[in-house]
Amino acid sequence: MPRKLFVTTALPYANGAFHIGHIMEYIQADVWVRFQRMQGHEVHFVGADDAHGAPIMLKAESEGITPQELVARIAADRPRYLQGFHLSFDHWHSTDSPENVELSQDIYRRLKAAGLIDSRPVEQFFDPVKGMFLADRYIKGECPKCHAKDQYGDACEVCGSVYAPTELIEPYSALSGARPELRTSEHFFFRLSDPRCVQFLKSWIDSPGRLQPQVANKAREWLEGKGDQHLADWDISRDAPYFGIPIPDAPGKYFYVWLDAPIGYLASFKSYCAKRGIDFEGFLQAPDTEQIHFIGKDIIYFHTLFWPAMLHFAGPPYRVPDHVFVHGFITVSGEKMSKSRGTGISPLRYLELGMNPEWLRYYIAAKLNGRVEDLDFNPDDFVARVNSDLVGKYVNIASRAAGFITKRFDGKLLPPDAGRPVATAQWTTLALEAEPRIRDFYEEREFGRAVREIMELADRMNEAIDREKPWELAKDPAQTERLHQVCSDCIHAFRQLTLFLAPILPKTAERAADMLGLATPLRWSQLREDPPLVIKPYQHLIQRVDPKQVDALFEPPESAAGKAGAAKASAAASTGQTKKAQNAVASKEGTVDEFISIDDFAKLDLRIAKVVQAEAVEGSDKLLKLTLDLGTQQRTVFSGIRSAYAPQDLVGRLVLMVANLAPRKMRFGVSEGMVLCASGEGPGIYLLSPDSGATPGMKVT
RNA sequence: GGAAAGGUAGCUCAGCCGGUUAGAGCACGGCACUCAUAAUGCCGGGGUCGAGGGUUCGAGUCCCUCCCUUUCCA
Repeated sequence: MPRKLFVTTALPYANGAFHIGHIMEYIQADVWVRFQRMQGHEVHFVGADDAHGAPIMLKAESEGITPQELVARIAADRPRYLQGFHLSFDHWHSTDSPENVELSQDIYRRLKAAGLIDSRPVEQFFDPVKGMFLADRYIKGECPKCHAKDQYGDACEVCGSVYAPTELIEPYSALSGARPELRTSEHFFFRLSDPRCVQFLKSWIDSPGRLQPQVANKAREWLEGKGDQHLADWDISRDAPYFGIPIPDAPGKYFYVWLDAPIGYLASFKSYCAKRGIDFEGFLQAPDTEQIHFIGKDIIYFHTLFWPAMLHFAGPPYRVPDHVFVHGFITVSGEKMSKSRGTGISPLRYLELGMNPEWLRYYIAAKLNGRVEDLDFNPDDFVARVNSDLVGKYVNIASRAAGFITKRFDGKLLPPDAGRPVATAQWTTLALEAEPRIRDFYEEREFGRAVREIMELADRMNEAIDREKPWELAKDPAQTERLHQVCSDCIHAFRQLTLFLAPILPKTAERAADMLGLATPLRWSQLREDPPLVIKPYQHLIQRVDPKQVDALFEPPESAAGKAGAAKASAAASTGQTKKAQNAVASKEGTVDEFISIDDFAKLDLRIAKVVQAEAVEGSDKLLKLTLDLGTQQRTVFSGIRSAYAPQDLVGRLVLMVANLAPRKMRFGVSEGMVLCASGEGPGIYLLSPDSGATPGMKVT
């Protein structure tokens, strides 16, 4: 029975180009989709740009263009990447589209009819010059804790404090510079906390096989969150001016971008259905349809709570997601990708350098699994892996035999025969025995395991070729038949390896299919069919990676034309290793801790503090919540000293604290510092105190 | 602090429900071979499986404690 699959990838925000993280996700989804198509299943694979929201509106404004123009510009750039990396989306759309307006408003109306939409007034900062409400990130001011200037409305980048924008000292609008004023406005909420939602989500999340176990655990944790962690209603409205979709019957109100973004999956699919004559509603409602979303671990929250709840309570034809497949992040040389620091790999640059997209597809596939794990792009590993596996092992099998077949046997093959008395004949058995495993690995998105299994087969074949020594058989006219058998086996092996790898290497597989006379599009069932017995002369299929190209990939863009470019690039490429080497040296010789400078010490703001209040923290067996008097102010600090001190014994005593430690949000509240204690090998924790005479607020130097 | 994922050879990673001397690929050393883009094959060196306890006839694998890395606590 062919499956009916509707597959999406997360919608990229349309304020910038794709980065390597997007491409990784698309490669993962594309490999899976291509595999499903090879199985003969009906697959509809769509994506779209996430076009709405304040950032795009403001970016467009700063460039003096309309949001639509900005989004169109970004959209125009997408095909280069999508085609460049052989990503086989059936359709690419936008959330700024008639379909999305229609669907978003329809879903909203249905939720409202179901009694799941509330409205209530919300007080927020308003920019009187721009005439708009400001999100936290658009409000700046002085940090109420450390008094650093020009900090954002949600958190201080200097001291790490977390606060509400209303706590900022001298707040101003990052947009106009004006002093924002508090204004009240009516907001709409999706009642996620409604018992119906909670009950539905519980069963949705717990449905076996729907989510990866880690994802289900996370979602359940949010859903069942205790105390102030409980599931809150979701604010889905924004006031004009806002680049988004108008809320029906609510002049001046727009949907928050995160509401209409996932609906964009459906908008894209609907637009595609119209183009292809597919019955949109019928397809979604068919009981055997599977709706599948590939996403990154950063947006689990939206896709396992809001999204299924919205769809469920909107009712048919909408269907809840059958699977949400979550992947981790991609790091580069062990470092987190960062757009601002310019690390990471630019996918566009990769293509511009003429690097083969299938190298990256293969490398990423070889390191992907079905779990939510991060994946590291390691330049040296990349070169070694691609060259060794693809050129040295896979393609080499064809390359070793094709010459003989063409020159000695006029391009004709003997049919595969596992009973032949040559070492290479074992192949047929091996491959068909491995086939179900490889198929399952692909299905479960365990691409790394699939690749390992496939390369294991290639290894076996290369060994067998060495045992048969076709180059010696070729010298002995009496062995012509045997030579023909061995070389035919090689080509058969190559054909099956090609089919196994086709989801990952679509273009190479196509070219190989041409040489082998295989019908395209390739099908998985061709693994067990009688193959064509004539091949075309072999032409090399995959180039090796030149390490210089990889170096160039890491070259900072601004120095690309510069003379020092090459040196810089290689330095950048090896940063990770240098760091590791230094650490290794340090730890080997580091019987004594490394010295710090006086400047390092001066960074510490150590103070005398008086405990004015101490209480045990409910839900923790280690923590005490302390309120500390620093002379001029009071701080709340969580300290793991419950095993050694009773709260009532602490009140009134003086302690030492690190006053400028970045505040840390904990499960039980924000900890605004750290109390100093001594501890040794054994149990026991000992608070430090000053000699008598010291008073709260004194600096320790 | 809580939670999650991880810590296995120089690098990237396998090791399922505990079971022989802990594996693969790459890298490295030696040998063989020359059909193939210096590819391939054979042999080899290399690991106190993060640390310490415990359960067990037996622990990389199970339990406890601790250390380190990454992430989440919206």
